[in-house]
Amino acid sequence: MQHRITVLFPTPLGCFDYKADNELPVGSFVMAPFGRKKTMGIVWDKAPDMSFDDEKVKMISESLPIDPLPKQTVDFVNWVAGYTLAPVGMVLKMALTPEIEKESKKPLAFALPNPDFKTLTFSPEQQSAVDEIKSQIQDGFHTSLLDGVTGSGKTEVYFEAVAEAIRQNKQVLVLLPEIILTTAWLGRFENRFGVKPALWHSAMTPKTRRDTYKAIKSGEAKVIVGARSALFLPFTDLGLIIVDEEHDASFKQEEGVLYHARDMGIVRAKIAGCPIILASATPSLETYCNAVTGKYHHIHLPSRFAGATLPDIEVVDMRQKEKGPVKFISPALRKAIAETLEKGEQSLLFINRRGYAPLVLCRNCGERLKCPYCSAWLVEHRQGGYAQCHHCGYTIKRPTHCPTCNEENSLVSCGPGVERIYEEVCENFPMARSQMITSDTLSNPVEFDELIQKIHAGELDILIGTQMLAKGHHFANLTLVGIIDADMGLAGGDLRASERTFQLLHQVMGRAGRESKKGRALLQSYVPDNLIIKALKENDRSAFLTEEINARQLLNMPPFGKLAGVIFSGPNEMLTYNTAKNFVAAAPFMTGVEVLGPVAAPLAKLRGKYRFRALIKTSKDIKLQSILSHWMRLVKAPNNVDIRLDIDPYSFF
DNA sequence: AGCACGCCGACT
DNA sequence: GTCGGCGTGCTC
Repeated sequence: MQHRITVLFPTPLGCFDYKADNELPVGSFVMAPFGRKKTMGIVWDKAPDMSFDDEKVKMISESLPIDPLPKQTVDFVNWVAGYTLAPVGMVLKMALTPEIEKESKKPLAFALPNPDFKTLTFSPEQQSAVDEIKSQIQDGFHTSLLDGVTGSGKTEVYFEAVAEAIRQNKQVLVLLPEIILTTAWLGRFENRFGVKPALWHSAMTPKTRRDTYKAIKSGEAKVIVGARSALFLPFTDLGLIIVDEEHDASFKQEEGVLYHARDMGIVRAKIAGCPIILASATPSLETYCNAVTGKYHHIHLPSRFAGATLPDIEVVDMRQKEKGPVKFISPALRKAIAETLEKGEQSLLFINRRGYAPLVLCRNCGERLKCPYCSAWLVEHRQGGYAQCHHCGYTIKRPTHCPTCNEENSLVSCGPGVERIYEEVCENFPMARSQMITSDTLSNPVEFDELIQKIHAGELDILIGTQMLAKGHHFANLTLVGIIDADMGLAGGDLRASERTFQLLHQVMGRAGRESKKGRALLQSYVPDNLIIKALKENDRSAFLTEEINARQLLNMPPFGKLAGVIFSGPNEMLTYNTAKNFVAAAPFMTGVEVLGPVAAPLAKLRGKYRFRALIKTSKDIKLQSILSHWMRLVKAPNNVDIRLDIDPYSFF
């Protein structure tokens, strides 16, 4: 007896029907003739299309001897596709791993973490958070915000929830921003549980990837720590999800399927019927609102671990200019660095900009070095002797003559980058041991770990770095943090600019002062009266959050309304713009639906493609996805114009 | 998304 | 004369 089955391939094409000798359960791995090739696909839970000519329905080639995808994974893939409006097959692709059919000769073994390997001692505040978290593990699905400042022992507190889940023989998923997935975090895990957890990230070897995937599907791997993509792994018995640094923007995938790992994590927990803990010192506005309204449990961890205090924060008003050549380090910061050096302690200067200068212009003709493929300036990298577009990677040798007017030595570097700050530090403190820390100088994790060890060992005095050092690292002897340009992130002015700036700078300043040593932080700003700068200075998170919530509420912006971005891109500017205009013209007239745009995107040209944006804003009760998918069907785009939907956008470039 | 077919330009 | 550019069309 022949059966009709529906198969989904990891392509953007939807389901295809096949015939099979046996009934195959949903989630089964099969090989089937697809086009001119045999392709691996998954039996999907969609009714066969009976209108499709039975003659044309082919027989599957074989059923693969692989454990099927768990039902929960299938449900999750369907849900994410429906929410993000991405093709189901593309979401399925994220839940698979290449070469799954291959067998490893000697598969990796995954040791069981021991929940009682080491008992940690907690302060009374921490203990009550631990008790609260542990009691909730029993309660099935719900979301908690574990809210505590840097150094309050958040990680150790949520480890107790992890231990509890392990005792119940359940699987645990810990999501971390890619950058925190370091030996430091893993060391803390091993210290608590005696073994390393299973890891999932982009830099794994194919064999490790395959073995880990299988161990998760078989249930052998109990604790999986990974970046956002780990969310789509085929857990069989998920008992807990942790999202650490839940506010971190890197949880939003900005390529391919556009999803937010924190939000989808909540859905994954709901499907598993298990709790999820969001941890942060600077919760996102969405999470904070949900905690305040009682939708989430709100667990506070008030004080810093072992009685350490927050740094003293000073704002340096940069509007008062110094005489002489341009300097980016103010006298006040220079003095603070000198004092820190004298005490034999370490300083960190933070500037969130790679390279030497963000802009190179010609003094003679006024032209600037720009990218031929993007509407962006080339960033000067003096160390490497090149200028580069940070959007597409286009690189040229740093010219000695102006490429436009051919004048010699007329090019001047404008604005600071990390290299330029490093140069200034070396000029001012030639005897200090200074080191620059950016992704351009440190490519591999081993080098990075070595550097971290050097800092711990006290072999460096002044660190000049980008985001790399902002997160996840604590140095006992680092007592001064200098923010070179506190206003930088505010410039974009998009929906989340102030939120991001607050979170990032708060986190960076948290690097100063640990345990017994009091820290200092200096914020250099041209807008010292700005609300965010003030809130940072006063360490008043709630002032900032309240203001931001009011602003969002007034404009009906998330989380008070829904938002979706529509990005049109193509090589032909006029055609792309017209497509965008036609799309917006076809907008449904409905109360509660507002369409903004189209306008040229802030990055109007990227990799040779012109870009336009529209924004759809609806009230909370409206089904944004169903409106958008109907709308998309009304508009036929020329095939050289790409239309992308971004539900809950985080970036607006 | 892949992959193949197909029709025009510049190379051994 | 061929290699190869990417436009177009198809996958149960």
